[in-house]
Amino acid sequence: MGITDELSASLEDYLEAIYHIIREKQAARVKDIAARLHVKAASVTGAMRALSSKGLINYAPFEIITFTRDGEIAAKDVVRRHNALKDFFVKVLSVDTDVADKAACEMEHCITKPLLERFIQFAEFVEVCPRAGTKWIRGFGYFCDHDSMGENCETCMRTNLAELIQNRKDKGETMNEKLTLRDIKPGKKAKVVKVALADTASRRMVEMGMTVGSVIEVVRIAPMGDPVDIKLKGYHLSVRKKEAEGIYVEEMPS
Amino acid sequence: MGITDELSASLEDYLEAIYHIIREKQAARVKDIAARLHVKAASVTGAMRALSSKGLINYAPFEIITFTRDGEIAAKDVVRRHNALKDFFVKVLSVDTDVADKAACEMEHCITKPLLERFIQFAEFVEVCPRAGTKWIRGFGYFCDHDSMGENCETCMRTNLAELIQNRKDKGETMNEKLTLRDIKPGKKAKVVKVALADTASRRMVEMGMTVGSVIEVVRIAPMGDPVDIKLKGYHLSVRKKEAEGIYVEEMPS
DNA sequence: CTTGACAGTTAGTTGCGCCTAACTCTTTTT
DNA sequence: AAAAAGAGTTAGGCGCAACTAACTGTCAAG
Repeated sequence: MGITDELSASLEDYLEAIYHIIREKQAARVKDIAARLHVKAASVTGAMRALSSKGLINYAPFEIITFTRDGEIAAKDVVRRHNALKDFFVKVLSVDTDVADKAACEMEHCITKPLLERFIQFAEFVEVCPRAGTKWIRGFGYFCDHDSMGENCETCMRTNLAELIQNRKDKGETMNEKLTLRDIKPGKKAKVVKVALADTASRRMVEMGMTVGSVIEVVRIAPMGDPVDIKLKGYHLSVRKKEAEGIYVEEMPS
Repeated sequence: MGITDELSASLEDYLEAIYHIIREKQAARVKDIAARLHVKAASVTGAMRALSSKGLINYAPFEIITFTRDGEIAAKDVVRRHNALKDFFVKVLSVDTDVADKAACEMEHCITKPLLERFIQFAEFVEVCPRAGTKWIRGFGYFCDHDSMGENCETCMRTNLAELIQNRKDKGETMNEKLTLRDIKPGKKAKVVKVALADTASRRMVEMGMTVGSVIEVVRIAPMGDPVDIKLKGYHLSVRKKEAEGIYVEEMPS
């Protein structure tokens, strides 16, 4: 047994529940854990045996439940994930606290370490960057609700974004079926609708003339789908499969 | 059977796999599905029976697999979730395409509808808001990596953020154990470290004098932990449990 | 000190989603 | 047209995580 032996989502939930119960009351009792997780006591006993056999809690039948050193570390890690996600949802996405909490509860189990760090960093960045900050986030509120505007960005929002918001609503339904460059068969033409690529790749594409609205023709797709050969404004280009998946298009009659 | 009968994560994966295979080849075959999901053929047969009995695919032993109307709708919904998350990770969080794709694969199953919409809206907002946009996101890249800077925010970042970044690193380890106002026992004092609340609630708190660095004393906690009575700069305040959980503090000697 | 009342445990069941092994159906090769 | 190859199925098993039902431990009141 290494550092932490890959816990199941369920066992993580137990760990988290125990952590909070110990914070609030003195000791963790089976009954409380069962109540918190909406589970029957018998299920808790089973979980306790599992956690105990992994060396995360001190447990013997009818006795009190405490963390081992490893267990406390594991529990804190789960709680950290939970809080980081919740904070992100509340502060950046302006979601209601309760909704954020429930969502974090579900998502804390399936987020990878690198991505979690990104979420945390992004929340901090928004807080700290002079170009973003609270007022900017308030602009996002307006973008979503059309009625919770603060002092500053207001006029900009009203004039510049109103039509974009309308636009977005109009094609709301059409967006369900998104085609990417990967879905286009050789010989067919397509118009670029949106480019969803990371910054560097995105810039490269723009330099090659791959802008929204431009028309491209798929020439050939290599055996494994990688790369895709296309023609764009008269030039031949090779696009990686990875990148082709981030280029949303709209099929055109050839 | 209503509109969609609550699919398991596993069945959603099968639906998604079938969708992509049908896009790429003409027909979906058990072998291809098995290969794509890293699963044995026997497992696929089982899943096909389940999907068929839910009325999502047309399936009979040894015959070809196609979507029913309902099935195609359900599959497109899963794909939409996947792509929305992936786009968000790539465009907003500047994560590598492959990492984003894998993460989306896991998270697509446990995200709620309202939150998903927020993710989509936020990505669009960043794209569309004049104060955010690509250059700003590039600033986030710098915040994370310290070396992928574009033209514009550069000087600001270097001068204003350098120390903040350093600061963040310094206390990186301490942040593991985050205390919130909820963890403070009556009679104890605490210093506010961070306020993670939605915009409106956050403003209200600031108006009451709850700023980072201010010292508060917990007077009483009501039976169910709600509300928490505190003393702040001489005034008495009642704080909701929900809000108390978003106020990060650091315990102080009383 | 005995007796409830309640907390906690054990035993056995269920459903899900995967597996292996062995069988059957389909397609291709000779 | 028969045999070999390969695709797909069935049967049976396993681990997980929940459940019910029935049993056992603990503790406080009479």
